Amino acid sequence: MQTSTRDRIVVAAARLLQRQGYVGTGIKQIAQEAQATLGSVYHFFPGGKEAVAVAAIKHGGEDFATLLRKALESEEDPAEAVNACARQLAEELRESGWIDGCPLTAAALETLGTDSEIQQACAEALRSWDQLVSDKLLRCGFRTQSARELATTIISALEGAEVKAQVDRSEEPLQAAGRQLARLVRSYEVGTGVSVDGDDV
Amino acid sequence: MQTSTRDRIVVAAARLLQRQGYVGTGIKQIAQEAQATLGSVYHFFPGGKEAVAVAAIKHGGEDFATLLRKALESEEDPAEAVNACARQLAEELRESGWIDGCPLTAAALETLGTDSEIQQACAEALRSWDQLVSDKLLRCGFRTQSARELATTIISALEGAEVKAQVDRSEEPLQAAGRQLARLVRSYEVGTGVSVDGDDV
DNA sequence: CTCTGGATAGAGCGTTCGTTTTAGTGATTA
DNA sequence: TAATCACTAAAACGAACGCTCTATCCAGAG
Repeated sequence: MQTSTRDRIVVAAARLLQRQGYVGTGIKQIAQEAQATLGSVYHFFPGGKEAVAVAAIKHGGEDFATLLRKALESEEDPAEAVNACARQLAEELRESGWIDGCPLTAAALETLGTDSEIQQACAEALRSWDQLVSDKLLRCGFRTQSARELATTIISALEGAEVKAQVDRSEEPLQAAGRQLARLVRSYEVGTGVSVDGDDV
Repeated sequence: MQTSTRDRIVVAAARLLQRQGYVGTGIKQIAQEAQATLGSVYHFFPGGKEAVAVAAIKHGGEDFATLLRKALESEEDPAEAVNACARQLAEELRESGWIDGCPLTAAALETLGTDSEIQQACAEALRSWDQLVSDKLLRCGFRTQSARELATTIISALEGAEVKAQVDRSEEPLQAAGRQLARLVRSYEVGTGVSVDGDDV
C-alpha cells in the first residue's frame, strides 16, 4: 500500500472539510472516501471526529501555505507576487469546479461558538499565512508595521475573494482582488525599490 | 402579538444560519428559537428547511445591506466611508462576542456543491453589496470600470477580514482592512476630488 | 509453533435529523 | 348555527448521525 491508512484518512478528511464543512462531513463518509473502515478511523484518532478534523485542518493549512509560498516566490516584485497568488487561487478554484476553496473557512465558521481545538488550528493556519506574505514584503524592503498590516489585509482580501468567486462561479473576484492588491502594494513603493511609508501608519 | 409568527421564524433562522451555518442549524431549533412550533414552520414554508433558509438569507442580506448603506452615507469621502464600514463591522462583531459575522458566508460555503436556491440567494446578496459600494464610488466621481473592480475588492476584503476577525477574536483584521482599503481608494484620487484612472485599468 | 498487539472490519447503540401526519384551535363567513 | 379557513400542536416515521463494542486479521517476537 502506497500511503498509510492514517494519511489517507487525513487527506480525505481535509478535502471533505474543505468542501462540506465540519458539520456537513460525517465520520463514515471520511472512512469511505479514505478507503478505510470506521474502526481504523477510531483506532488512529481516539478523539473521534474532532481529532480527525484538527489533523485535517492542519494538513490543509500547510497545503495552502505551500501554494502561497510558491506563488510568492514566483515573482520578485511584491505586487506581482501578490497578483500571482490570486491567479493561482483562481486557477485551482476553476479547475475544481468552484468547490475547492479555502481549506478551513467553512469549518472555522461552523465551530465559532464552540471552544474546540478546531478553532485554534484555524487561527494558527491563518497566522502562518499572514507571516508568509509579511516575510515576502519584509524581504522587499517594507517596514515591519506596514508589512504586517498589508499582509493581513492581503490574506483577508484573497480569502474573501475566493468565497465570492465560489459563489459567483467566476474568476473575476479573484482577478479583481489580485489587481487591486497589486496596486495597493505598489502605493508603498518608489521607483528605486526602496520602501516609503504610508501616510496612515 | 407584536411580530407575526412567520417573521419570527425568518429572523430566528437568519440568526442561527449566521452563527451555525445551514447544516448545523436544525428546523426544530429554528422553531424553538422563534417560539413557534414545527407545524407552523411547515405551514409557512412548505418547502421545508431549504425554503426557510432562502428566506432567512434574503433577510440577512438586506440587513447587511442596510448596515453597509448607513456606513457609506456616514462619510462623504469615499475612503473614509469604506473605513467606516470596516469600523461598523468590527463594532458589531465585538459586541456579539465574535459570533455574528457575515450572515451568509457559512451557509454559502456549505451548499456550494449543491444547486439549491440558497446559492442563488447568496450570490444575489453579494452582488447587491457590490452595487452599494460601486454606487458610492460612482457618486464620488470614479469611472465605471474602476468603481466596479474596486467595489468587488472592497466587499471581498471586508468579507475576508470579518472571517479572520472572528477566528482571531480581534478587531485588528477589520481595522487593518479598513485602513488599507482607504489607502487603496485614495490612490485613485487627486486633491480636487476629481477621479483619475489607475494605470492598470 | 504459539503468543502478542497493532490494525482492520462491521454490527449495533442511542440520539437527532428533516419530514409527514393527524388532530385541534379560534376567528370569520354564510 | 354551521362551515370554512389559517394556524397551532404534537406524535411518529425512516434515515443518518457519532460512537462503542466485539471479532478478526496478520506480521514479528519468543
